[in-house]
Amino acid sequence: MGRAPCCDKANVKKGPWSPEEDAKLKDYIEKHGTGGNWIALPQKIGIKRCGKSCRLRWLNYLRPNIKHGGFSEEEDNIICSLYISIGSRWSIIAAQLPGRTDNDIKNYWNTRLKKKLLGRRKQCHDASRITGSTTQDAKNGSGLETLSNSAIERLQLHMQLQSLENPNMSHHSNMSLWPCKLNPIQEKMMQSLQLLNQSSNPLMMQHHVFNDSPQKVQLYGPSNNHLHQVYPSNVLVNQIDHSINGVQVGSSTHLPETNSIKQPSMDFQQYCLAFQAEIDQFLSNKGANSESIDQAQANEFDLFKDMDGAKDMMSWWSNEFDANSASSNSWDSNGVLDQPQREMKY
DNA sequence: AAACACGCCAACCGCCACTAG
DNA sequence: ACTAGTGGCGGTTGGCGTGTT
Repeated sequence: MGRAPCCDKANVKKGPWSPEEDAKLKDYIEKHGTGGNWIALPQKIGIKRCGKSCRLRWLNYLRPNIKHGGFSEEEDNIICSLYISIGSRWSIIAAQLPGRTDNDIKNYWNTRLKKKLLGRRKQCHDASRITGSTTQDAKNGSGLETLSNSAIERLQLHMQLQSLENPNMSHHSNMSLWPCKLNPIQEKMMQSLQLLNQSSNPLMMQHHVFNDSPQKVQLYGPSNNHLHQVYPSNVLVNQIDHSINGVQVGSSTHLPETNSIKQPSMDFQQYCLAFQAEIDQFLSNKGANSESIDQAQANEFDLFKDMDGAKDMMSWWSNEFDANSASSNSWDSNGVLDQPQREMKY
């Protein structure tokens, strides 16, 4: 027996909201609040909508101070940096961008930013076709699905940036795969990652806790709801801006006084390990079914021609974490402000 | 002008975590 | 400890507008 539906599906309206419905919902919530029960709300207001639908409409559209469209370059940078760090945790990313909703950011990423940043995958593919390395059109195959899209994208982005940053890591810096000039966002991401890596903490930002900051935003670590730090909203931007301007900054010297520097919680290691496990699984499937994997599809993902490189990178990523962990007592979650915690989902 | 392809985005769906009883 | 109800989240879908052929 499945769980009971939250509302009578047959008796609720679906589809776009009418201005009247919007007005009713907005009016009611502004006067009375949600009453702590979205499910009961539509009945009170007298609209035939599912409570969840009301909640979504309010949060994504009717709520005051919502911004739509017109993402700034700063916002792009923040979204990209956080996506690389934590993946598609849109609500967490949205929390860093006042006035933005997770839905908006998700749409923006899926429709624009992703293409902007990963578009070169197609370019590389096209290039390989020109050189004759691809002989068949891609078919829908099984192997690559093993690695989640999010993982692929993050890995791609990270490898892309990492290889440019550190050419010595030759095994995962097949520069021939990066034939193109970086676009401005990619350059900025690249630079901001350099800055982040200078703080000996790959991908993750250093954790500062500020006192008396008039405007604070919350930054989360990789674990879903772990609140790791409180930043003044300008700091993240400053970090990126400084790096963009080529200013060699150590985060602890050029950023405002901190009273503590914290490292990510151990969940980051779990996160890396899970990511690595995904790659391992992918590799083992690839090995087991190597003949069944379409070569053209593999070429579609040129970045994974050297999957051992990807694996090595994950080892490096995890080891880096371990090294930090060993040298610091602050990897635990002592500094993590308590938040209701959920299991990480991958 | 019509047909088609593509991009965008609001809204829906299903799952999971939390909580009160 | 268990269960039902609810909130919250991320993935996906479908409709609409715009561009291209």
